[in-house]
Amino acid sequence: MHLLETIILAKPPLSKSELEIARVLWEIGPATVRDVFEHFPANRELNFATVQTYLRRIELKGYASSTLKGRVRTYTASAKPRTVIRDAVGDLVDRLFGGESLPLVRHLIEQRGIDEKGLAEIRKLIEQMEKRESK
Amino acid sequence: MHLLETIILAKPPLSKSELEIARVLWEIGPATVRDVFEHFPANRELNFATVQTYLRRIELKGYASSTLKGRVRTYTASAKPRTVIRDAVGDLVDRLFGGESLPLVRHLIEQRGIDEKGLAEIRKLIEQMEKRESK
DNA sequence: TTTCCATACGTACGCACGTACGCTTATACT
DNA sequence: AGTATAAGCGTACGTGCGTACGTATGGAAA
Repeated sequence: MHLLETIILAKPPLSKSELEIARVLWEIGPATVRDVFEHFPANRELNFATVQTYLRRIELKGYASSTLKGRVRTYTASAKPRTVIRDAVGDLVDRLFGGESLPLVRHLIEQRGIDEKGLAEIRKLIEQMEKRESK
Repeated sequence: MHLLETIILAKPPLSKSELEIARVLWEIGPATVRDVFEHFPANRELNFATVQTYLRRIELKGYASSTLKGRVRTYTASAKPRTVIRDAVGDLVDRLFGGESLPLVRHLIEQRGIDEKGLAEIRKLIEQMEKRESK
């Protein structure tokens, strides 16, 4: 019972824009449309109704639930970020790197500015992983 | 003269499927439709004509050029992988991690299996970067 | 030279996506 | 109580995407 789950319950993937919205929803917890709308990066401006539509679709796709209290609908994420992120990143890795994640890590470290603190953190992470792996 | 370049010459981004095809094109160099078609991951099967369409669109968008020799058209990538990858990854990082690449690196290392050799390579990379940064 | 095969090229088609309007209605103010 | 404001909900609409078919035709085989 797992293949079946995959077949029957597979949620359609979130689109790029829906991912943006989902991210906000994870960050600020259960939230109304307005909450999400306001917690949105100022540069990327969207119409209120558009945000509303995205949230509706996110729920339709099974990644959130909502309740109407009086006049206001509140959305709660029902899928864990980890899972959604795994899928989205997995897709990218598959298409762009043939499924290998190492090249992506390499790209990120080399091409995108990661500051000293970041580098240190990654180094520590690596050490931990190496310890665990050789156990 | 740079903003203007961006405005006038900005290529429309490649779609996910087009990225897959572009990747093959980079890997095997100038190639005919059939070449690309055959160098395609066996699991992911596509119709020959579909690959053909993608290549046409990739060229239309400005990421490749082609020449017809006799009966056969040969495509050559005209955009560097680094650039295209930067854009695609950048988009994902923006939408899913608010522009921070560190969380993505963290995710990759923790959640996706990277073998010992990979870890070692990353560690070395980090050391290099740290040396360079503190120079 | 006729025939066959593969390829190019135009075209198609449904669905998802990005984005938003407009109408209706419940709450909040006056 | 009446009116304004804000939210929900249905609906819309152009564009791109994923996928492929069909037809014409050039080159290879017979």
